[in-house]
Amino acid sequence: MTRPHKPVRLADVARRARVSSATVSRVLNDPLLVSEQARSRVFRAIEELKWIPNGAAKALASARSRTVGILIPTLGHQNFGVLIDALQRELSRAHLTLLLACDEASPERRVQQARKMVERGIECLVLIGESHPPALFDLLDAYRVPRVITYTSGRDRRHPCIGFDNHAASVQLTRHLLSLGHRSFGMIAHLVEGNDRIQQRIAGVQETLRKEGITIPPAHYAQVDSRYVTSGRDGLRRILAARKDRPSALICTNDYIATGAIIEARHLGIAVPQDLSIAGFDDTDMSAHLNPPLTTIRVPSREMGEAVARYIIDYLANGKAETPGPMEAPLIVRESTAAANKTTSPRRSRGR
Amino acid sequence: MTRPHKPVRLADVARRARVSSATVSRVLNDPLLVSEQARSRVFRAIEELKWIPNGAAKALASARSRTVGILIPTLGHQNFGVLIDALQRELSRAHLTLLLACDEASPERRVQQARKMVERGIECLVLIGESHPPALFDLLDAYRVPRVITYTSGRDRRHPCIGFDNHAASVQLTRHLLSLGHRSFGMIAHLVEGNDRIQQRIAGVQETLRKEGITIPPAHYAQVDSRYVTSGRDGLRRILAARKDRPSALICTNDYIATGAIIEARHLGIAVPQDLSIAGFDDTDMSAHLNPPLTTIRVPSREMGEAVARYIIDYLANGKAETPGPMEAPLIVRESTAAANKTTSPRRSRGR
DNA sequence: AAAAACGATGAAAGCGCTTACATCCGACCG
DNA sequence: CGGTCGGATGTAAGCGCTTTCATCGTTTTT
Repeated sequence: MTRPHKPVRLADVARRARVSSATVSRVLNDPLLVSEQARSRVFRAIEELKWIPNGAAKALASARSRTVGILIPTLGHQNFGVLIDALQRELSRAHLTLLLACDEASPERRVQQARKMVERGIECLVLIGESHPPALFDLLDAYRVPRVITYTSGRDRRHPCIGFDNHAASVQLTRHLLSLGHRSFGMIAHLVEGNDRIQQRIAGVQETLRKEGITIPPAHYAQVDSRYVTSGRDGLRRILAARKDRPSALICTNDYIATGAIIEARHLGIAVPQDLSIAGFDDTDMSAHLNPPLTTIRVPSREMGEAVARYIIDYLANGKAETPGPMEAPLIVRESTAAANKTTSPRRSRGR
Repeated sequence: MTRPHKPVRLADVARRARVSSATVSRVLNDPLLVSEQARSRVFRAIEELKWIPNGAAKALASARSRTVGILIPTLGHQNFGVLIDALQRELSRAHLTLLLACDEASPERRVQQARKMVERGIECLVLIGESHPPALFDLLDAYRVPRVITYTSGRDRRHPCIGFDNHAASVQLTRHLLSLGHRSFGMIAHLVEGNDRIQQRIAGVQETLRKEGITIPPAHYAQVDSRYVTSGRDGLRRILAARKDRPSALICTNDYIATGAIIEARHLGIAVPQDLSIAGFDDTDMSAHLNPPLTTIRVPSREMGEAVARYIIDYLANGKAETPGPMEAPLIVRESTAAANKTTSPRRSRGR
């Protein structure tokens, strides 16, 4: 394992191939400029010397880092994992590498991490959702860093967005429940601070209900940490403890929560969906296998990751690109939702 | 929005602060070398000019990229997500950024991605498991890139490993089942090609059983894709279809699979754990909430991520570092495993 | 056959930092 | 007081590439 301490440089390759360093560079960046002969000599030299170009030098000289950054709240949510997985795979086909940072939803950290990325010369920054500190966008503007926002189809049209309409999906889900005859709703939701996607989901539910003259009573609305199944269980327990009556339908802002709610309901002897319809949002791998299988919205994580990658590649190549339209986030009706049970309707309470 | 096209450079800061560029550089890299006065003038100038240093130039001049790479099979597994989340958070505290690549378990892609990372000048590469193509390690050797392997405590001692002993954990799990009186075992396992961690888990089971004179009949051994709950369901169905008799205990190589097995068992009217004990490996968030709650091994993903980060930071600072010993991966006994049921035991039924 | 155009190549000037090395100045010593 | 030391700073030479521009031999055009 004793190898040359000095790494091989482009100049070494040039010497070996009996060409100038300019030619070697051309072979790499625009091979057709170089004659067949010279090219193959260069390739051979690279091969023999096992040369790996120095990315920093490359980036400095060309002012292109071939690096893309992504800033996500956490990698704990499987959906983000799937999105990033797809994103990275596609980007790597275009020789772009991915710089990753998690910001635990703290605005300061987010700006700070973004600054680090700008320092690394990212050519584009991927952001989850469109609600970010102004300082973040100022930074990107000042350094002319293109950005793309995902996981939402975008309310204000200030940034390119590639995602689905959280609000519309939520409306659809709510209508489904309304059409089943539900009039009394409960909700277990994320903490929403700085989370525009969840705010939209919640707004979608509330606005749709309001049109029918329905509001969710505060006691039937629980805010929880969204990361754990436990949160859903706690949420349901709190809702049930708060009032004598019980909603006939429960909407959860993601599937972890909904899963917890289903599990807790079973635990408490509440029949789902007969006594309580439960709906989620995400369609995790687990959701179809719950008992009963969960009615939910399918979030197209992989598709978003791939579309974002395509957009970036296109943008970097042409200086502009079109975002695809909003993506589908279809309602998946399974067995956790059913027609409202007249006998459990609001007013009269029964033992639990 | 209209900002200077030319980005600010260090020289601009120097001019503004009325010092040489060397001094500005010192302020950033070793502030104590610079007088109080000059230092504060420089800081002010940076502030006013909103200068962000150029990472490529920095890397080129200093031969330090302050970048760490990680190569993982997929981000679809939540455990990897948690590990990376923790790793990135810790690294960022030491001003190290994370380059991420997924290799979909393909050896060629893995080497290719690693080469890309070497090109970017990573100062350390994090790898999952110790079984990788020799070309990968050759590359790292040739370019003197330190590496750290995680998710295993390491069989051969050729590389620094930070993780837990998959084999030992597996042995412990198997002993638990043996101590409950089980003599007839089934297994639903990952496809193992190139996956040393899973190979060790499987070996741990088989060796422990062999000592008791037990082998798992081929018909009671199912290989499945490890990513989906569905895989576990399919696996169990295959095992049940294969022979007249049925194992009394079923070991799954991860919790997704085990979850599927539990769900399928319930579906088929097989009582868990009375008729069939089921055990998993990972302890996902869901596992404790299954019906029945899953007996499993708790994999310390977050701890591994943090420990890896600490090791790297230490190593880069001092040119050497000690790996912590193997980490705990405790057996979590829940209700999916219980004493073997005499009446369902294979050959003949007898008292214990 | 001369002019123009072209394709292939090399020379060399950066890209924006870091870091010897040199310099300067005041403090401290005998 | 001259000499020495050490802290603070500046000068300038790179780091390993890309890219402009110039050059040169060859082909095409008129």
